[in-house]
Amino acid sequence: MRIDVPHDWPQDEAAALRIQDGLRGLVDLEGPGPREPLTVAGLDVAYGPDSQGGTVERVAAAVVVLDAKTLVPVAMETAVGDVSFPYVPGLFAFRELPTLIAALRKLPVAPDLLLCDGQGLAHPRRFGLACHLGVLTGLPAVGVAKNPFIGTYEGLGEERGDWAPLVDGDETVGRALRTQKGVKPVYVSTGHGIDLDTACHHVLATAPKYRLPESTRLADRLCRDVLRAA
DNA sequence: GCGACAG
DNA sequence: ATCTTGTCGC
Repeated sequence: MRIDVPHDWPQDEAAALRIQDGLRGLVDLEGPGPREPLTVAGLDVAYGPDSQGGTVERVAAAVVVLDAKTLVPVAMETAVGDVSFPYVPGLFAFRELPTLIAALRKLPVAPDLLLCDGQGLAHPRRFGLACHLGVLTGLPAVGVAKNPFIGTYEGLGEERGDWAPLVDGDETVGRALRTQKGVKPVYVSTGHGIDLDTACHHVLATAPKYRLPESTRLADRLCRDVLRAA
């Protein structure tokens, strides 16, 4: 698929904040997004030991595309690179996006939906990784985080499918969604071009057996393997 | 001011 | 994220 990494990639926090400021208005919150996507892609990144005096980290990204109906892999690509941007809560995307996009652009066909490893709107400035990737690719994107970042919730049931709104101030920024009975929930938030209901529907559909979507699990294994071989 | 803080 | 063995449970 055709997509490029902006060549004005920030090198410091101030620049990164300006980028988020300029891009956050481009997020499509309308949706409803794809009701019956043909394909769903999972994206993840793995980090290796530092190099060059601890200034640069080795990183491998993977994207795994599944047939949305059968959850069978139909395509997958990887990319390796170096990360120089430091880990700063809220600016997380600036570390992973370049390599993730490098892997994504190798796909012959664009997926119908992107399931990202991280937050979407559940972000202090409402522009987490999933929003950022969605805006840059123009594809529907959902944030599926393993841990909450901002927002609180209460009264979450123990059954698969139970959920509770993630609230920050007076806004609902996402949902804590239980994908498996008695297992810690995942935190779902809209990334781009899809609404929360539809997003949670697809997350649940892609996670029939484990806590995380099958696409994410496969991407996780793949990028780790690639990093080891790199 | 202090602590918390996606991956 | 990553550093890391065994171990309890289905």
